[in-house]
Amino acid sequence: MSDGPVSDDKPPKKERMRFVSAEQVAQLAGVSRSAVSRTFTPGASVAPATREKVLRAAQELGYQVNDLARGVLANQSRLVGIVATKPEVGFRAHLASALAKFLIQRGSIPILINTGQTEEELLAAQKMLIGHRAEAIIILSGSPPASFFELAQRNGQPLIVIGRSEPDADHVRAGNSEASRKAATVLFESGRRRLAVAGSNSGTPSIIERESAFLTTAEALGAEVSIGRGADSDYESGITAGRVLFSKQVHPDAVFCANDQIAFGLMDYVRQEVKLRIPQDVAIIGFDDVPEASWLSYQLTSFRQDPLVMAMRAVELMERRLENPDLPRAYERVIPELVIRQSFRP
Amino acid sequence: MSDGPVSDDKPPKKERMRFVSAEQVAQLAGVSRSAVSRTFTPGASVAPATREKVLRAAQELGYQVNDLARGVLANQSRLVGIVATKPEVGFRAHLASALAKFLIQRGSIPILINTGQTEEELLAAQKMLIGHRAEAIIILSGSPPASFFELAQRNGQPLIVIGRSEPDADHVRAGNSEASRKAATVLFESGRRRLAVAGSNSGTPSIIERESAFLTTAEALGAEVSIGRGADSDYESGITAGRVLFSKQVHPDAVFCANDQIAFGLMDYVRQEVKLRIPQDVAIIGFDDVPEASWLSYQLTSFRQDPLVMAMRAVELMERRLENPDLPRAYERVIPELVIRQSFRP
DNA sequence: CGTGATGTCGCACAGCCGTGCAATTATTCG
DNA sequence: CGAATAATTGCACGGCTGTGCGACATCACG
Repeated sequence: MSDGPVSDDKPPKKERMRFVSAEQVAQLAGVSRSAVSRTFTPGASVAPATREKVLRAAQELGYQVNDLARGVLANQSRLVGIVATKPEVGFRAHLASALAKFLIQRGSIPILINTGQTEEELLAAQKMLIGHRAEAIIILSGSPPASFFELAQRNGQPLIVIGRSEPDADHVRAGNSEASRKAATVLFESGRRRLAVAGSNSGTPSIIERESAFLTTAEALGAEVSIGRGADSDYESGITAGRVLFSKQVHPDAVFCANDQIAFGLMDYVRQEVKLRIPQDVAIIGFDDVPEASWLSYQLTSFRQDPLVMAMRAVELMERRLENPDLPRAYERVIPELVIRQSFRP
Repeated sequence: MSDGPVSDDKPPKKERMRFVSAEQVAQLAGVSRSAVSRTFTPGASVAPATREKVLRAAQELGYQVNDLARGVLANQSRLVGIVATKPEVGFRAHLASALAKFLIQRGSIPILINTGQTEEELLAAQKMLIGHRAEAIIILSGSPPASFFELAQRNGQPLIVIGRSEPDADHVRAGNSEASRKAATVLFESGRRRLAVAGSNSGTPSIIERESAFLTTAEALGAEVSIGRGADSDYESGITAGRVLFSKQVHPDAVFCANDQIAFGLMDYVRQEVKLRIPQDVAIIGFDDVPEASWLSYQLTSFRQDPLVMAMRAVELMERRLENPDLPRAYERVIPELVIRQSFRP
């Protein structure tokens, strides 16, 4: 076992292709590295001539300041994590996109962590983000355990939660209860008495809030209420809910869907399988008002949540927290507005 | 800690909340910083007892290795840029999500750059990514100028383009021409003679390819072909295309849509405004096969592009290029498969 | 021409980390 | 028990950058 070429095996040193460094620019420009650094630091003192030489050399070489090293020094990475499950679907997709846009606008770098909902995955994502010294984490979904908040706290990493009330972190969310109460009220006032809500078993906090606020309000008004749930708050879930709600002899005459995706599934099921007309036989109200809600096939009356507004608020909360980490917890609540379309008119 | 001078005038230093550093862990564990470093470096030589002490201290403080600094040292940031316009919409959303997932799986950090299509915005995005020493850039949309490729090249930053044939970069794309030819052929063979294609003026390369391949094939077969275009390859665009195509006395009896979003708009317009039946009066074929294509309202026959497959191929190309930067340009072509649903059956 | 007052520049250090190297232990073995 | 071997550890350096500080050049002005 003690043999083999004693000659050095150093070639596999895996010498990564190097980026252009400030040193190289300095050399080409015939100045010190400090001059290069100062040229790219606003407010630093550099002679115009030197500055010119440096810029020319930088242009020549395609130099760009190494923000990583700059970050190590200044202790700020400009990275911000966006944590979401299924960031390609529905409202979350719009939210994630808007967040990315705003973060870029303010000079931050959005990292998209596409993760599952399990605690282990969330914790792994957090480790990654702490490892890369992300300045803040914005969470769109999933229910982090207590250790998550503790670790973020200890590393001075602001945590912003969107769409869920979270006592241990700044959060921005929609007025789910208000909207759901309003949904029950307007449906009741329009004369419907056999109300229903279509939700899911996914355990998403906002979905749960909407379900329960609608249920209690409808019952308080004296309406009959039934509930249908699918597995995952998506289109399929809407179909499943429809199957549950419309399997009995007596059909609901109005369904409040916990989000638009569910509403689309339910509408399709109701029209195509149960052969009912919307809104004559069944009125439908959705939640989120994603662009698809205005498609001709759906014309869905829905509570508008503006992803731009929510993303903006989240970024504001983040900036506030970065500015002063010791402020008390804050949260923003955005009240959804009911957008009236064909699927239900009060 | 014993601090004598209470008269410190250092407050305005804007002292960022610090992450836990290896030094602190070393101090708490009563070892040198090297020991901490070695504990977190696989294969390094550390005594089990020391290792234990370090791990305990790290746990206690919530320490996580600073990947930024590690990256500065090793010259690899693990960051990968995903550049896309409107990453919340349609196929691109699925692609971006799948990319993020695969990149995370291989230990990379996906940065989502949500940018416009203008050259300036693209170049700004590239500067950001070079500044942060991203290891690679994956481009989902937009048409970068030549300087873009040159700069990436000079900084040794692999560039992967998805959805467009790009001679200056590795790319993965769908077999747009093959699929579009097949669309024309199957429609013709089913007896339709008044063919049409719904596209857009957005200038997206894949859309253009699909339009033109369909046009030439249909003409070659001896069919009548008309073309309708909207502004932006989205749902609205489909409605606009429908208005154009169905404004004359003689209607097309089959429409090939350059993507599913356009198809949805066109189908809605055709059914609700022109009062035609699909597929009896008009057959429709889409492209992408996004989940909405299987919704009951649409049942759209479409060419399936699997975002998981395309994302996987892109990541493979990236890895290949990182492994060996000097390889010749490579590209992957994924041939879309026609998924038959109600909107057209051969 | 002398002299402050500027304005620039380079040096050296700080801020993280991994790692080669030599010094210090611990362990083995005759 | 002593020597030889192995394992571990700390030091110092390297890889990037920003910046305080002293050294130098420039300049206005008396």
